[in-house]
Amino acid sequence: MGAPKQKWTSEEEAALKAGVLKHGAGKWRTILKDPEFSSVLYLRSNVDLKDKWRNMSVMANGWGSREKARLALKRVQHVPKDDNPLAVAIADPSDEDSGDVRPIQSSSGSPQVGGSKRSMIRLDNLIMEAINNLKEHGGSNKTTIGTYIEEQYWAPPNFKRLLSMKLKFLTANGKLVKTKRKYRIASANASSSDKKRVPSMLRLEGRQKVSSPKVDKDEIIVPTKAQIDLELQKMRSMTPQEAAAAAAQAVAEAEAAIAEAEEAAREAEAAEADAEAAQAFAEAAMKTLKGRNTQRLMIRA
DNA sequence: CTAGGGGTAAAT
DNA sequence: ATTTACCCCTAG
Repeated sequence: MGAPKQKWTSEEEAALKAGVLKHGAGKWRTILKDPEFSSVLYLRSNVDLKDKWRNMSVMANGWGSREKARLALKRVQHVPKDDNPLAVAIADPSDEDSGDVRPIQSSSGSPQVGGSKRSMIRLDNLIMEAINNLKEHGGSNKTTIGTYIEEQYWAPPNFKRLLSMKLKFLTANGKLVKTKRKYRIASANASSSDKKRVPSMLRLEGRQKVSSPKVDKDEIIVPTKAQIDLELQKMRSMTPQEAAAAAAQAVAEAEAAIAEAEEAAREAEAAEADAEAAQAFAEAAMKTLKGRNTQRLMIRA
């Protein structure tokens, strides 16, 4: 990608996004003075925030404000060998979730600025696991897969939509094969179009579609409902106001990331980046909250 | 102070 | 050649 001089860290980006969510775009000074973010953004000026937001908007949104000619003069050099009906419905104000708490799960291990990485939930993995464990002949349909995942894990409110999107995506990519409304895991090959890096859905090295399906979720880092509840209780034991603020931030950020992910359904990579930013922010928020308290809402023993 | 329009240097 | 952090300037 680009080229950093002094690249913005994910924490900073996350803080900026959160700040915009909280105070609105354009209240750079306000965001900067907010103790919530000043700890992260103290190096940046209000103009930096504005410029960064401008640059970020260029990426996320096609037409932020500054690249009128940028993409306009750019030719859409696309080579669709396969016409995939991957139309993304953006103008879709239908679904709206009601306020429900959705904490972000964080990674464990090294929670420190600049280094926090990886270990997000991979819906892909869950789908694969569901299909594997369901062991239905001819594959499983969307509802079954969805139910399986919902029962086994904690699913967000808009999970259905995400699942549909993901199934479509995986099918288009050849990772799944769809026959008669049923999905099964593609035998071997995968990638179709341009550069494709193999997604690591192989934590369980040995068996993948083999038939040794015990519910062995050793490495998978998905929180169960019980664990989520536990975390929520932890938060409640904090100062109510602080906890509320933290939760609000985390939720807002997570929802923003998910919304962006939906918009950019075809670019899973971009979506991942945003999700990562959200995660990074969640950590940062918690840290800022209690200067010292190494509070972690992480799962995993 | 903010929104923008410009522009530069640097990294990919 | 493009991206991007950062800078400068001007009009509100």
